[in-house]
Amino acid sequence: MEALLPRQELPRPTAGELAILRVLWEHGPGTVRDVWERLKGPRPVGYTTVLKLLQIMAAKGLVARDDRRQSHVYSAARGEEQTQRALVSDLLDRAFGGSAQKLVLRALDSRKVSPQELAEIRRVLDQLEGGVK
Amino acid sequence: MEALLPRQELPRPTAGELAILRVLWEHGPGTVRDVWERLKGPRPVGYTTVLKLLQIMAAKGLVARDDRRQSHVYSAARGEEQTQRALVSDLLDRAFGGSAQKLVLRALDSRKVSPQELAEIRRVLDQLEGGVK
DNA sequence: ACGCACCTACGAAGTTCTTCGTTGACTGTA
DNA sequence: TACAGTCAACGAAGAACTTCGTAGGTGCGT
Repeated sequence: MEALLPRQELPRPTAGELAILRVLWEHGPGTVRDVWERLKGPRPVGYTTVLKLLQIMAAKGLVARDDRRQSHVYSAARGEEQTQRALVSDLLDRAFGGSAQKLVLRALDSRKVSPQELAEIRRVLDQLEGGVK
Repeated sequence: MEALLPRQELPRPTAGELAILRVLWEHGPGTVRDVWERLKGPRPVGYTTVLKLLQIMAAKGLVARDDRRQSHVYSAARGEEQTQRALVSDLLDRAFGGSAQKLVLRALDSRKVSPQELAEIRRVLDQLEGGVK
């Protein structure tokens, strides 16, 4: 008996790791302190908590570490886009039977989307239909 | 009087729970054995694993249980649509900064979407723009 | 040299998730 | 009644995740 869950080849970030990645994507590489200070959200978190997470993420390959200085500098190993695609793909398989259409429909009626954003989505649809032929 | 407190949202299903919910959504209510046999396909899992998961899900309120017979019958407490919306909403907050547009774009370029599906998405866009007006 | 501030490393506690073995109760049949 | 099959309940192991305390190192100002 193996598993109920599909096994992933590449590690996917957990919720906590994702929070850190978002900081790195938005502000670029930084030290533990940089990340920690920007993580001050609704729930404050300990400095060593962030440090530990970054160490784990480095071990997993989610972030790269430059330790030439005493204060190590961390940077996201994969871009925001690539990670988001992996997460969407994961959710597609787990909850939508692989149907991107269903997921899009759920996304569109689960949040308000501005007319500008709708127009942007239309442009993408046009590209897909036109370009792929 | 705690009755006036806002009702707590049902917990989001985990990956394993989701696999079971998908069976219940697709085939309707069933016993542990029913679910277990339908999960056997890709990756075999122990009978008591499914039982335990269903017991946990019943405790969480994710499924309802009819125990009038010896073989209890389980059914999904929330519909597929509602659950999918909650999951999409969760992913939106965790990885997309709440931007449904970004998520849609990632979904569209992470999977192949047929022209028929694209057309369906267009229809939804039309409805949204018309309704919001 | 001393002390302070800051840094990493280590480990451990607590929680959740996944998995399954074992046990005892119930059911139908010979 | 005895037996074989089926079932729910329970506990527990192990993995993964989250959190943080403590220890020890490094560098700077006095």
